[in-house]
Amino acid sequence: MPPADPMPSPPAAPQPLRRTALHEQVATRLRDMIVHGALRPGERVSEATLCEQLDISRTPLREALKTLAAEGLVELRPNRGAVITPLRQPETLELFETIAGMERIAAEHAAERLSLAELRKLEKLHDRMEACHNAGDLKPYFACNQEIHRLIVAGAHNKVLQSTHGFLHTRMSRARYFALFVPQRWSESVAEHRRIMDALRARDGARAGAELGAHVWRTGQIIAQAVDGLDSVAS
Amino acid sequence: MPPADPMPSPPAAPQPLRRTALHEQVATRLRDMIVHGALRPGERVSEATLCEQLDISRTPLREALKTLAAEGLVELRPNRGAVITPLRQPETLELFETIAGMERIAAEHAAERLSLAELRKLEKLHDRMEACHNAGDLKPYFACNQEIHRLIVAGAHNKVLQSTHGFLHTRMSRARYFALFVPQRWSESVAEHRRIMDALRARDGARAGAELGAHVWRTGQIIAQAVDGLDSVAS
DNA sequence: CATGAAAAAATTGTATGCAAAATTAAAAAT
DNA sequence: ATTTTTAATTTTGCATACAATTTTTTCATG
Repeated sequence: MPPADPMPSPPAAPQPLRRTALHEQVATRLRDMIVHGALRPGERVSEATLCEQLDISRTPLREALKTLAAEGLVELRPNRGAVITPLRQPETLELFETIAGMERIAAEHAAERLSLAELRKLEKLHDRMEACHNAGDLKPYFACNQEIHRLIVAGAHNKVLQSTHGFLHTRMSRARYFALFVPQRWSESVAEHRRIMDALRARDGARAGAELGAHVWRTGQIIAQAVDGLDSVAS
Repeated sequence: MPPADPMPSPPAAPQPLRRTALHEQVATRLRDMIVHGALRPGERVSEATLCEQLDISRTPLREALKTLAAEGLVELRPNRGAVITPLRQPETLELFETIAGMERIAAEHAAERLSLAELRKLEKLHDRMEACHNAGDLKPYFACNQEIHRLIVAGAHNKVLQSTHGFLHTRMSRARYFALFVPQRWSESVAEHRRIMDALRARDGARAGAELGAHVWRTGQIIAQAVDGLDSVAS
């Protein structure tokens, strides 16, 4: 029995009294470490080191790694240990292209399916995002931006699409984390978001989809460019 | 050390001398059992029983279950054992809607990116598929049909899209396995495939995408209907 | 000094053990 | 007869052990 949980306690679950399995907590922790660079692209995963850091036995760690491998965050190599998935430009482009496609589909559906409450929430977030842009507050801007994307995908009211998007989103977050912030893209992005909101407001699915897809794809191209040649562990 | 591998030997890997980890073999085996109904929707996964059947220890089985859970084929319930993901109509609809969207995106890209060799291969497969339909040979018809879908997705030349599609495809295959074959849908389907091929031949991405997406969505609606009320283990 | 072979050390994959949690069965209370 | 409580059994999650594989280090040779 391991000592007190070395990881942040999970929030109270909607299903009361169900504690989160350790292997899931480990997976969550590792996801964060991968996205935010504590585990670098291409880095060899040392079970022994990680177990020591996290004060757990190898079993939940190994199980967590299987989960993360299925999500594409880790690459398993039989008998040679796992590595953190390298950040490769071609794959980053493909990732953003795929996500752009999915967000486009989501936006098309969302335009028809968003409830009034959801649409109002989006409007509020969008206004807040514009305010952050005007005030030059990047961090809250980015948080609003991400939340808008998430709400649009959720607005499609398709859980399979949402969860599939969620997997890819983790990988996208990592790429964004490693890419440099590009200031000129900021104003473009805000303008594009305006057009997306216009289309959603008008319940114009085709336009919403096209605008959102293009927006994500443009962002992706810039991120992929920034990722190219980044310092990652040789793979 | 377990005795001789109770599962079919994996094909020689493109990377020579790398043997497939047991947990991956187990995952492959379980996937097949889930898709083809040996493990039924909603069924409780008994580690002890499966380990006995497969003649393995619990560790690789547990690791394989994590992989399959990430793929949506199994639902983990802490301390209460895993269950095979139930086959629910709403979720089946969402699944097909998502796949339709992804195949639409793929077809749009494929229309532009398919090499001549790939297009020729598709034409051949399509001709063979029509022949099977005319001869009333369902099984080879279906094999051609699936291969055409796979090739179109591959023709987008985007590996992230392809592998994401692959995950969902497993779940779709399961739903199809459980659904009844619907004869009137057969001729419709062939006609739709003709239109898809026309669009691809014309390098018309928008049309190819629309036709393929609509085709998958129509199929999905019928499958979801068939899945409704199916005999699955109470969840 | 470079290369190859052998030995030692480290790591990985899987099997097994054990305590905790859940489920089932039996006994007691109503 | 039904419900509740208690006891027994089974299952699960995780820790640990062990053999196989890989990597690193050491030694021998040209």
